[in-house]
Parts: sequence; structure tokens; C-alpha cells
Amino acid sequence: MSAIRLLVLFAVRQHGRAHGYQVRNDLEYWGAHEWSTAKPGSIYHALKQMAKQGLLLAHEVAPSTAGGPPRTEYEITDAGREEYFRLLRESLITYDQKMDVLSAGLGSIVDLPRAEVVELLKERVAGMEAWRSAVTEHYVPEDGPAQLGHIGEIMNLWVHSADSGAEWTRGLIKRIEGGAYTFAGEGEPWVGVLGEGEENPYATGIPDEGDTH
Amino acid sequence: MSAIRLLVLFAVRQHGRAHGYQVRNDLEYWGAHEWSTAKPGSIYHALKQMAKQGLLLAHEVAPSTAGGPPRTEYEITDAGREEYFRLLRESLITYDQKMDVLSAGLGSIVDLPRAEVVELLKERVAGMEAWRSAVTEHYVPEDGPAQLGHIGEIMNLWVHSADSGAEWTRGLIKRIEGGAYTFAGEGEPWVGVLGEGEENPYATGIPDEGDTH
DNA sequence: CAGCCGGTAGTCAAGTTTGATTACTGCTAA
DNA sequence: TTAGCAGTAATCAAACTTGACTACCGGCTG
Repeated sequence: MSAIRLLVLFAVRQHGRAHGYQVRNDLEYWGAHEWSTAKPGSIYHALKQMAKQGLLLAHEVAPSTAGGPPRTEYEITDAGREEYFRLLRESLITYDQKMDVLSAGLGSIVDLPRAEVVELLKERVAGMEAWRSAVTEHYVPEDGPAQLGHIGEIMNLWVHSADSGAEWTRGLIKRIEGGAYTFAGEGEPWVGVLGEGEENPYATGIPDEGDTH
Repeated sequence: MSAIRLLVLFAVRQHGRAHGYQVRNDLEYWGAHEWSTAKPGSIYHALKQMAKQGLLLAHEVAPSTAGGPPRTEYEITDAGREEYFRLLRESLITYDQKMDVLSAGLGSIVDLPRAEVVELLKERVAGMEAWRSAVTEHYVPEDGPAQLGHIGEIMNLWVHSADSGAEWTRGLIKRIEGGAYTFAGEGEPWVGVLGEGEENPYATGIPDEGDTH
């Protein structure tokens, strides 16, 4: 599972109707181009692909008012809405190391009811714990981890990062159970996209200093 | 940077001369198919690509002794050796979240001298610390992180995972400075590939239970 | 001894990602 | 007034990834 579909569905759904550049801007507003594959090519590709699959409805629209080639507006369909929630739930349970998917799910998290989110996150933690013991039991030789040599450090890295991920998840659960944020069915929904003509305060994202990416 | 090239170069270099299936087996021995894109298609693709780019030398060889189509053997060139060390160093400094690249580098780490490894890892930590303060300064609004709403949790996740990554790296530095493992120029090099006809004890990798990947 | 199963070795089509490039507009400085 | 620049919007080729598939050999089984 890649994060791009969830991100794009989120943006289109929030707008009701959106063209590619709008989606692109929203995702930049989220900083998604920093931590996911949400770059122009991928976004336009995902829109077309999902339109072909019936998750989005494409409307050919007159040339834009602001220069550039004619643009296509997209609307989410019922199938798309269903897929959106499927991906969102999956992103919260899946305990592998891909931060982009989890980040995307995190951004959409308030579209689910609070109780369900807590349940999904607990499933996530349980999965990580099971994975941890499976890995350590399977890979650690009987005569101690030192026998693996430096290769053991790879496993060490995985386990460390799983542990740290589980710890973070537990913290999030606590915050949510403690009443943080506003979830589905709890009044005024939060708006996570830029309005027409609104400026993006984070446009350039994280300042690039000697970029290692 | 993807991990596949580093992994493939490593395997070919260790063998002196290797065909695709051999590389594939070595990487499975490492468990690399679990945590990277080291799957058949990618491996054969990488071999061909790198041969085209002069990093590997391809030898057409008679049909294999053990059935199956004729196979191609590859040998690393000087350019390939150079690229191998370049990628290896890069994988150790780069502080973004991609675990596969770091894992691949970790596997090859003993091909560098101990002192250089320590230096590279310190650079890694420094980079993470700089990144952390850049992100927090840039993204946290003046009126407190609470203003971001649940979106702040994305940043929280990044920062948490950067901190945990830095902590892990510091631990590794300590172990290496403390004399762990055998590095380049310190005698008997460690052998990380399967010999001819040797069996892979980890063939199936991590047991898949209710796979979430 | 025919059939088929498991291991060896690699190919392929379909989909995704990347980074560069195109194409158009309005503004503005010389 | 016109050349150029910044911004808007999208496309494209090339590279990469995925998962399924082909093809071939040898041994075992009924």
C-alpha cells in the first residue's frame, strides 16, 4: 500500500470537486511532498488511474482562468468514498515500517469515530508486539545474538524501530482517549485543505540544508 | 537512493562472479526480500541496468547444470567497485527515514575501516539533530503546537522517529568504538554470502502470520 | 514408465515513481 | 512594447517495482 491514493482521495473528498493542481497544493500544505511520493507526476497519475477505476469522476473543464493548459476536475464517487475509508483503516492497523502510509492515515484520522480509532491503534500495537517476538525468536541463534556478527545489527535496527513505533502509538492512544482532537460525529469538523486562493504558509516545506534525501 | 543497487553490488562483489539466481539467494539469506525491494524482477532489472552502465560486466554462459534457462554471470568492474563504496558511505550518512537503505548499508559496513564508519555515523547523528531543530522551528506555530490540531501528530511522529533513530545510531557508534565486529584491514574478513550448494537457514524469512504488508 | 512435484533460472506485462519539460498567462522593467 | 520572468497546470519518457508466469531438469510415486 502506498500513501498516494489515500492522500489524493482525502483532498478530493474535502473539496467536493478538485483539479490536479489543487490536490497538489493541499498535499504540499501538509508537507506530503517531503515524506511521501506526492509529487506532480504521481498525483496526476493517481487521479487518472482512480478515475479509470471508478473511484473518481472526471469532468473535462474549460481552460483555467489562471494560465496553463485546460484542467480536469475530479469528484469522488461512492466507490471512492468506500476505498478511502478502507485505506484509512488499513493505514492505521498496518504495523510495518512505512512512515508515509501512517502519516497519511494520521492526517485523515478524524474522519473516523474516536472509539474506532482507539481500537485500530490498539490492533496496531498488538501486531507490532507479535511481530517483535516472531522476529526475535526466529532469527536469534541459540548461542546468543553475537553469533550473527554485524548482521545482527540489522535485526537490532528493526526491533528498535518497532519498539519505538509501539511506544509512540501508545502515546497517541493515550492522548486520544484523553479527549484530544475532534473526531467524526463530534461537531465542527476540522478543515484540512486550502480554500480557493488561500495561501500556503508552509509552501517550501522544511528548509533544505545540505539535503540528504 | 534505493537499496537494491547496493545490495546487488555487494553480492556480486563477494562472489567475484555471480548469476542472478545466486544474488537472489544471497539477498534472501539476508532477509532482504522482507525489508527492501529485493524481489526477482528488481534484482534482474538492477543487474541488467548496471551492466548497461558499466558497473558490471555480463558474461553469457552455457545453460545451467541444474535445469532452467541459460544464465548470465556478472562480474564487478572498477566503476562498480567505486559506486559500491559511494553508495555504502551515502547509506550511512543519509538520515531520512528509509530503513531499507540503512539496513543495506549496515550489511556492508565492515567493508569500510572502523574509524571511517564511526565518522560517518557521527555525521548521521549530526544531520538528524539539525533536521530536528529545523523542523520544529519551522513548523511549530508561535501559539503552541496545539494549534495544529491532529495534523501536529504527523510532525510528532517524524520527530519521535528521528529521535529514536539518533538514539539507536549513538548506541551503534558506542558498540563499534568499543571494539565490536571486524572491519576492513583488521584480519579475516567476514563472509556474507552462501557458498556453492550451501543451504539458506532463513529461507522463508519471518513467518507470515496475518501479514500486514 | 507416465505423471507430477519441487527446485533452478529468468522473463514479462502492468503499474508506479521520478525528474524534466512543455505550454500558457499576466505582469513588469527597460 | 516587448522580452523576459514568475506562476499555473499538466504531460512525458525513463526508470523502477510487482507478482505472476514460463521453461527446464531430476527424482519420486503409483
